[in-house]
Amino acid sequence: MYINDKVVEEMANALKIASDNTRIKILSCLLDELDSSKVSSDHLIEKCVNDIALQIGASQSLVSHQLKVLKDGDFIKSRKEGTKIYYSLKDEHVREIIAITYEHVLEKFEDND
Amino acid sequence: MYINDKVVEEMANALKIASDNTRIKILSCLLDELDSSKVSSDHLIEKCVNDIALQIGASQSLVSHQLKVLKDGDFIKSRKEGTKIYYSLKDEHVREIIAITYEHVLEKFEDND
DNA sequence: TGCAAATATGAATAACCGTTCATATAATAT
DNA sequence: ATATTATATGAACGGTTATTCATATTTGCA
Repeated sequence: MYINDKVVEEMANALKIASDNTRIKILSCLLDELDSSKVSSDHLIEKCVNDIALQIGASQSLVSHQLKVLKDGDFIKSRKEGTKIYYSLKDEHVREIIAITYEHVLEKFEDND
Repeated sequence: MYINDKVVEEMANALKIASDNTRIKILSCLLDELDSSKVSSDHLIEKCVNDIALQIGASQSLVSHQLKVLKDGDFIKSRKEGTKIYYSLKDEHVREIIAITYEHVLEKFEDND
């Protein structure tokens, strides 16, 4: 797989966005259906900022900051409804990256215990 | 997908390891067969430190430092042969993470141009 | 128009990390 | 033993970034 410098840089940026505790919690929380969750027209789970903050146990400000990072990195998208803004995963890649990383970590635990 | 704090932390660590220009170059270079490459018993491409450094255009010291990070994170493994040490990818997860991230970046480019 | 709810933003700090340089270790060959 | 090749290591510097706190913006409603 030949990859030029610009693409390597973009790949590093994308992975950097995914490599943070708070952001991983946000992403995996957007995979979990909850009482207050909506389901968008393309069958994705949607949650507003405050619900996410409550669910992962982080402040509103922190969640808002990190949602911006995730959105700029094309990991999530948003939809406005009144005063609320609903966020959901952008595409299947995000789901796959989370899933594979999860498997990787589990196997690492198995090997070392 | 319910994920506890310890697992989230390990996932973040794993992705952090993958989210660096030099380390991505090393990983993708271990996917590319080259004249000087060996192929291990389990059909993985093996390269020694100097070959990697030459191929990605980085210093020996930097490559050695980052190989250690990748090995500690279970992304690669090593095998000694004389004075040389051959490195190769640890498992399929690594290949998948690189591939999916690559696709993600390509789609992002398509959407924005 | 004023209030409340929901979200975004900016500055500031503290911790982390990639890279370089110099040097150390280890194995081999002459 | 000494030189050479291959790799590892440690310290140090510069830049980046996650989090907090305070405040701003936007929308809906009385």
